[in-house]
Amino acid sequence: MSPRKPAAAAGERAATLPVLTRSSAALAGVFAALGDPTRLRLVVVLCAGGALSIAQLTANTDISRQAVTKHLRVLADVGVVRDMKAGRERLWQLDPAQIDEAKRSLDVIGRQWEMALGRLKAFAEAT
Amino acid sequence: MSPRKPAAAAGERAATLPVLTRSSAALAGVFAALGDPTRLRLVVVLCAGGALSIAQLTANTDISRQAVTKHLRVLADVGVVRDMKAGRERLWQLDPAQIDEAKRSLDVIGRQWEMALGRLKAFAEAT
DNA sequence: ATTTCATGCAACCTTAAAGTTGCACTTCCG
DNA sequence: CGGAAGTGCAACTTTAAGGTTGCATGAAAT
Repeated sequence: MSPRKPAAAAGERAATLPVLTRSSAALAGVFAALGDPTRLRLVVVLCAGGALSIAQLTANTDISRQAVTKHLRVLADVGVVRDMKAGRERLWQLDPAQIDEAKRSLDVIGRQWEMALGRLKAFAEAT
Repeated sequence: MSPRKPAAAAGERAATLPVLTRSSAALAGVFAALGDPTRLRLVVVLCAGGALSIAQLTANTDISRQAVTKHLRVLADVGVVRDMKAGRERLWQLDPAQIDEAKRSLDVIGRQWEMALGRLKAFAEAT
C-alpha cells in the first residue's frame, strides 16, 4: 500500500462532498435501469404520455412479451414506471420523478466539474 | 397478434419522435456505464477536478486495483473519462461531454412528458 | 545496478442479466 | 357457455459483467 496524501484526500472527498443528495446506490440503480437499449426505448415510448399495455409495448419489437414484462419490472423496481390494472390488461405509464432526480444529479456533477475548472483558473491567475 | 391502433401508433412514435438526438444505443451505453455503484463513485470523485492515478482511485476501496482498472476502461469506452500517461503512472480525469449529453436527454424526456400532460389537459378542457 | 512502485496482460471463477418456452389463470366477447 | 385475448409464473439456457490472482514490464528512486 502507498497511503499518499492525494489518495487519502480523494477518498475523503468522495465521502463528504454533497455532490449527490440521494443514496448513491439508488441513483446507480436508476442509471442501470436506463442503461439497456430495450428499456430506454420503453421509456422513450412511454414519455409520450400514453398508458400502454404489455401487448402494445411488445408490438414492433423482436423480443418476446415475457422479456418486455421483465424489463418493465426492472424499470418499476427503481420507480421509473408505474402500472395500474385495467380489466384483463395492465397499463404502464412513466413516472418522471426518478428521471428528474437522475437528471439533477448529472447536472450537479457537471457543475462540480465547472467549479473545479474555475478554481484551477483562479489559481493560475493568482500565480 | 392484435395490431390495434394504439400499439402501432406507439411503435411509429418511438421511431420518428425527435426525443433523442444521439444514437439511442450510445446513450444507453453511457447510462449503463453510470449504472454501477463503483463507477458512479469514480465519476463523483473525478468530477472534483483532479487527474488521479489508478492507485489513488483504488485507495479507500474494498476492491482490487484490477477491478478499478476495468471500471475505468468501461467509463473510457463511452467517453466519460479520459486518460493520459504521466511517467510510470496513468492519470484519469473526467470528460463531462457525454454526461452533459445524457443529462440533456433526460431533460428532453421530462419535457416530453410535461407536453403530454399539457395536451391531455387541453383535451379535457375542450370537452 | 537493483530494488520498488504503478501498471498491463491473461486466465479463471461466480453470478446475475437477458431471453426463451410452456403452461395456468383471469377477463372479455359472441 | 366456450373460446380468444392479455398476463402471470416458473424452469432453463446462454452469455457477459464484476471480481480475483499471478506474473510480466517499464519507469524511478536509492
